Amino acid sequence: MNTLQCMPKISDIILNTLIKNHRPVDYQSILGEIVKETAKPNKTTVYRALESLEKQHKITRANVSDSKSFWEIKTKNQLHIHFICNDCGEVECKPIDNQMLMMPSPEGFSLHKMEINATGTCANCTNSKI
Amino acid sequence: MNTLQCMPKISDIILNTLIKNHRPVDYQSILGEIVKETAKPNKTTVYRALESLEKQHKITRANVSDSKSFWEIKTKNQLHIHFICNDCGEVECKPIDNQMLMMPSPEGFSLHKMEINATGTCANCTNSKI
DNA sequence: ACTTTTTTGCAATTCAGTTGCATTTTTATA
DNA sequence: TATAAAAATGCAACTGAATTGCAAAAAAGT
Repeated sequence: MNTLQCMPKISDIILNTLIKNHRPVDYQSILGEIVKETAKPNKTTVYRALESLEKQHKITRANVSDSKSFWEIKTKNQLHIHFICNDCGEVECKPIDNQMLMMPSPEGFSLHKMEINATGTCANCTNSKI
Repeated sequence: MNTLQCMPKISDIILNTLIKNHRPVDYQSILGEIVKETAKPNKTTVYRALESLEKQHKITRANVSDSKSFWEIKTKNQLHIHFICNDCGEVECKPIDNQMLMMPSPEGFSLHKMEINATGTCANCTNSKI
């Protein structure tokens, strides 16, 4: 339409954020990244962008918390563990052998996704308690 | 106090329910079991009983759903996968090799719990779509 | 230009779960 | 067994993430 550089669409900002982080990110952090680059959108808009990206199979919701959602970039065939700190809430990922996906599913169950969540206390929080 | 048989406490009913099911159970199902055996308690009471059992390390919350909590009996050293049907919401468990727990955690991370959630479509729902 | 479609915003709503506080029940003890 | 202390329960109000309905604005199509 015009030759001016376009503002990045919020979907792009979300994708870039999740790619950069390569770990589950919560709503507030995603919003923070968007605000850095463009005008603060309504939360409905953000949630709709997340919903749309999920439907395109570009991102997934991660159930790393009881109380709120996180999203992460969908990595092809790379299974990983989420290490979630109960104290500070930080989430770290570690890739694991895809053999896990070979685990037998129940008869007739067609597997779409596997998520592994490990909870505990991270190094930082352990140290700061001493 | 008296010789009449005592009503089972709701904590006991919850525990029995979770043992019987040996899979994650949601609030409504737990409440259903309680109502079968005693007067319908206030939801606060139920949630408090769940909280208390969790603090006693007898049960755990399972993050098998985005939108609500499930609870399951805490099995000692028996790692398992939750197979969650996206269509009907049913959750089925399959035990797996505890070797998984040997996976290296990030440096300094002290592991408390590991949960594995597989989502997809169960046999029943696949068949009923045909 | 103007119609149609898509995107956005806003306010109200939903729903699971929690909190504060008053009341009842249970337990301990004098 | 009377009374005080502690624990369990109920109720209503609240919280906070996420969703919905609808109107307004922006973008795309013809």
